[in-house]
Amino acid sequence: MAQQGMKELDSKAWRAFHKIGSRLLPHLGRQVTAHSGITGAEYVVLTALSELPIDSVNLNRLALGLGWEISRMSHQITRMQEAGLVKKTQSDSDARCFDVSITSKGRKIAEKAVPLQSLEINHCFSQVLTSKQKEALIEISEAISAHMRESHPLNKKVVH
Amino acid sequence: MAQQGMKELDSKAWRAFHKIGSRLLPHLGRQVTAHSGITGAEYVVLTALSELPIDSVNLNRLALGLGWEISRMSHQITRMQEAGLVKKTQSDSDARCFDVSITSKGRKIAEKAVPLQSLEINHCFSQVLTSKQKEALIEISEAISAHMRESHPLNKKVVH
DNA sequence: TCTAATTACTTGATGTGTCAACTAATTGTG
DNA sequence: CACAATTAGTTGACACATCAAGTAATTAGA
Repeated sequence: MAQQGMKELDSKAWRAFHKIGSRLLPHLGRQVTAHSGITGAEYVVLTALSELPIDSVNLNRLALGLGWEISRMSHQITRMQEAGLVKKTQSDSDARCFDVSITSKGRKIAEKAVPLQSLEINHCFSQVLTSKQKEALIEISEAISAHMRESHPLNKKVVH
Repeated sequence: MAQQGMKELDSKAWRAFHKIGSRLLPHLGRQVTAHSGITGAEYVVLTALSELPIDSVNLNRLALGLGWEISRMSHQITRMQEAGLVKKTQSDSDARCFDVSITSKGRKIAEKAVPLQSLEINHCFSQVLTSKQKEALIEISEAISAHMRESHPLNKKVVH
C-alpha cells in the first residue's frame, strides 16, 4: 500500500516531467522561429556568440561552453555560415583550430530576438511559477544532473 | 534590488530547467538504445502499442494519444514497419484509416526494454528526488502546461 | 629526431521532427 | 444526387542530433 502510493507518485511525477520536458523547449524554439525567423539552435549559438567579451571563439570552446558535441557544432556552424549568420576563420596560431564569430547580420537578428524570447520565457515560465517552485526546480536540477554525468556523449572515454 | 533578486532567481530557475530539459530525455533515449537496441522514439511507440487493451489502433488515434503530429507518426511508423517492429493494415470500415499493431518481434523487444528503462528512470529520476520535489514537479508541470496550449502544432487552426 | 598519441575538426549516414503541399476517402448540405 | 468541406494519411524538403570513421596539425616520448 505504502509502496503502491510511492509508485503512483513516482509515475505521476515522471509523466509531469516528461510532459514539460518534451514540450516547453520545442515550444520556445517555435516561438523564436515565429518572431525572429531563426531556428532554436541558431538562437542558442547567436546569443552565445553575441554575449562573448571577445570577438570570436574557438569552435571547440563554443561547443564545450554550450555542452554540445563538437560534431554537432561543426554541422551547425556550417549551416549558419551558409546562412550568413556567422563567420569561420582558421586560427593563426594553430592550423587545426577555427575561430567562430557572429556577423553583423547575425548580431542584428540576435538583438531583436533576445528581448522577444525573454518575454516569451517570462510568459510561459517565470510568470507562471512561484518563488518556491523556482527554488524547487533549481534543487531538482542539481539532484538530477549529479546522477546523470556518466552517459553524456561528451563524457565518453575510449577504451584501448 | 528586490527586482534584481527576482530576476536572478528567474534566470537561475530557467537555466536549471533548461539543463535537465535538454539532457534527461536524450539521456534516457541513449540508455534504451544501449540496453535494448531501439531508439527512444521506437521505445515510446512500442510501449504505447504493447499497453493497448486491443490488438491495433488507428494511426491517428495513436498520434493523438502520444501528443504527436500525424505526419511525425506516419514517418515513424513507416520506419518501424521497415524495421519489422510494427505492422500497418488498411482499415475495413474506412479506407482512409490504417490500423497499427505491434509485431511479435516488437513485443519481445518491448518486454525486455520496459523493465530496464524503468530501472533507469528510477536511477536518474525517482530515486534522486524527494516526495516534496516530486509533488512540486507535478504542480510546476500543470502550471506551465496550462500556459502553453496555444502554440503546439497540434493546436493549429486554419484561417479561411 | 622519428614516431605514436592526441587534438581539432570534417564528413556521411541514419533517425528524428516540422512544415507545406498533396491525394484520396468520407461526410455534410443544398 | 452533386459538390464542397472535412478527415486520414503520405510525401519531400529541410533542420537537427548522434555515431562512426576519417584527415590533418600538433605534442609527447623514446
